[in-house]
Amino acid sequence: MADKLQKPVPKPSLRRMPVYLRCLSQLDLQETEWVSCTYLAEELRLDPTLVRKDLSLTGIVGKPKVGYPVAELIRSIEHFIGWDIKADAFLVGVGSLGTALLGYGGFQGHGLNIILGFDYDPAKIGTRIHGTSILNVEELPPLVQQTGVQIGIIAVGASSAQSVADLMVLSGIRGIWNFAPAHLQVPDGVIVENEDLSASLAVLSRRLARVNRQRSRPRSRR
Amino acid sequence: MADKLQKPVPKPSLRRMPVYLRCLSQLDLQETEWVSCTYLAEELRLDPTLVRKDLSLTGIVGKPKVGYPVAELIRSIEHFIGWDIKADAFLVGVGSLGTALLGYGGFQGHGLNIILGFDYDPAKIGTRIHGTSILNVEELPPLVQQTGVQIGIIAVGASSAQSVADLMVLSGIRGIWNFAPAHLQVPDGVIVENEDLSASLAVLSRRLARVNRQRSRPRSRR
DNA sequence: TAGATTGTTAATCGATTAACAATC
DNA sequence: TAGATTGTTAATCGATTAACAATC
Repeated sequence: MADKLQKPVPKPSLRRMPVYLRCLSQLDLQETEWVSCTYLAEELRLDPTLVRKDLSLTGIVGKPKVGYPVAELIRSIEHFIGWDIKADAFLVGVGSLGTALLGYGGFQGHGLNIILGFDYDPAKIGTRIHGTSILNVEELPPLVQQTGVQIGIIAVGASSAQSVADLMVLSGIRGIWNFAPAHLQVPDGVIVENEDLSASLAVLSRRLARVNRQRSRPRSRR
Repeated sequence: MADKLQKPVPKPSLRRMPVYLRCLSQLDLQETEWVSCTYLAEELRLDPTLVRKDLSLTGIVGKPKVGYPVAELIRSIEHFIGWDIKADAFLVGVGSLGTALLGYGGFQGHGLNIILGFDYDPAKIGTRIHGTSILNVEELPPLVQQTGVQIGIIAVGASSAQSVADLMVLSGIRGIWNFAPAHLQVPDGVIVENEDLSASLAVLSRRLARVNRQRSRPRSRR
């Protein structure tokens, strides 16, 4: 009974959640108390029904004619994503991208706390970058075991990404956020999220190229 | 007849293309000449039929029992995405992320060439970062018009993202690659690709949180 | 009350997977 | 030849959109 069959959450819905959050926190700043999904849908150019369905996934219940209470909705979404519980993470690779990630303050508000950085480069080991200590990658396994950290962020080059992933998995890391342009092989049970810049670039390039081809051959105008 | 009805390419297929390319370029380095989609599918944990369909989108024709010629397949995919034609881009915002993007050499191979950076910060204006000159954002509009650059990359904070987007659109930019955590409003005809870190983080957080909840309540084991 | 909005069920749309003939 | 693999059509699956009753 308590174990109600939880059907899997659509991934697209999950990816929209932070988008709603951003919009909502703006409203919250303006001290708006109620929001309708009609408003959110218009603001974000989405279908109102889609928004309603997404929001209902988080368990919130709205009031007909009024909408949803902004503050409660924010909490509801954050809980749904898991951002109300802070998770610690280790980051491997403090080149330009890794450094940028350490410098980006926004993760704190998203339940993520990068507590240590790691690298192979002796010049970087022992330093602090944006306030975070950088250690030798060799020290990662025991530290994962001691701290119970579950999230590993890979910001190394493509060539060493797999070996870093292997090390993380062996150490007990359960979720990997991969910024390296490489497809990682990991055992079942380990979660990988790829942040694949080239995928987005491909979509942009293709769409732009198509528009340009169309323009240079201005036969039928739409 | 030449104007064959081009049905829209599925976005997921497009996003997989760079993944295929990475795998293929490894084979190419090893001087492997032929590849089957069975192989690609196994390597990338995809359905073989899906791979076959994706590849056929690019127009390549394979040989039964043999597969596809690696080198030709690479060219075919690159042409399909539009990466065989180099496109110039302007980047606005050279904070830690923008700097990282300027330092990342990988875009060259993906048809993207960041030729200038822009910022508001007088301390940065006039300098060079990773070999790229940084100018005042005010100089962007005339330069877009002079150069005909079509792609703008937004790497500023959330609060100024919309105004940068407005400026780009007004200047004639046709495609925006948005790294700011903000939803941009742009007119029809302008293409926006969001590189939304928090979306991926949400997926990872949620899946990890679910695994953990399950573990702390080890009733039915799968 | 009237009307805007929620919540839910049904219909549509798009992407993936299955089935199978063609072929080297 | 036999068998692996391509290419394509049909079936399934999942996500979005449409329709509509319930409600404040």
